[in-house]
Amino acid sequence: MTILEREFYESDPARVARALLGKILVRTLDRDCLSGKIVETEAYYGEDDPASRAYKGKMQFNALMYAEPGRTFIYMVHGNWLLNIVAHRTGKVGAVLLRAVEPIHGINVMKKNRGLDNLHRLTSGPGKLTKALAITNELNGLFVTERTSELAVTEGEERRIESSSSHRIGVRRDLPRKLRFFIKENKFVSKAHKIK
DNA sequence: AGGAAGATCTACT
DNA sequence: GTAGATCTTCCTA
Repeated sequence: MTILEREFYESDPARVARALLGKILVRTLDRDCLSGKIVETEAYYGEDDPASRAYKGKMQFNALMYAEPGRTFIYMVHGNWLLNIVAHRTGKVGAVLLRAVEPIHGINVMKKNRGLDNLHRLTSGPGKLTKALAITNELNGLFVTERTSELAVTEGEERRIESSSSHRIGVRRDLPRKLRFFIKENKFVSKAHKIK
């Protein structure tokens, strides 16, 4: 499958977030290959975005948001690793949070990683998918644009994706723009119906 | 040292 | 479906 190149991520975060829907996240382990279709994302910006980790300017812990597009940016929230992909135009700041995927390959391994049998709850949340795909901060900063990478994103099957948007989930202060994107009617989108 | 943070699970009404 | 406990890191005092 065709891998997404760096140019794909060298764009406005909201655009990248929308474009990532339907693409395939591929996690390569020693023995197994796990993959899932991206069904839910959120865009984050820099110092203009009160919900962004870069809101208060560049620091060590958020430096990757300023780095090359196409790298991972992984951090922990409430005991969960969250996976972002750096995305912005040159000179800007931003990243896209991967909030949910639909399992494709390696479902049994994911179930084992999660200690859970329920398919629909396996990867339907930002912390759930990282656990299912064995993603931790060990992968922080790596390029998902490299073919040999332990984590990569490739083209999906579908040409047209029926998408919808909402405000971001769980943020204290959101922007007026709707920056959460998800595939319509998809069963693996994280449960958060009550978002305006 | 203390608390907030882009969440999740469990145990109920 | 919702409330409450709990998860771990890193910033701020």
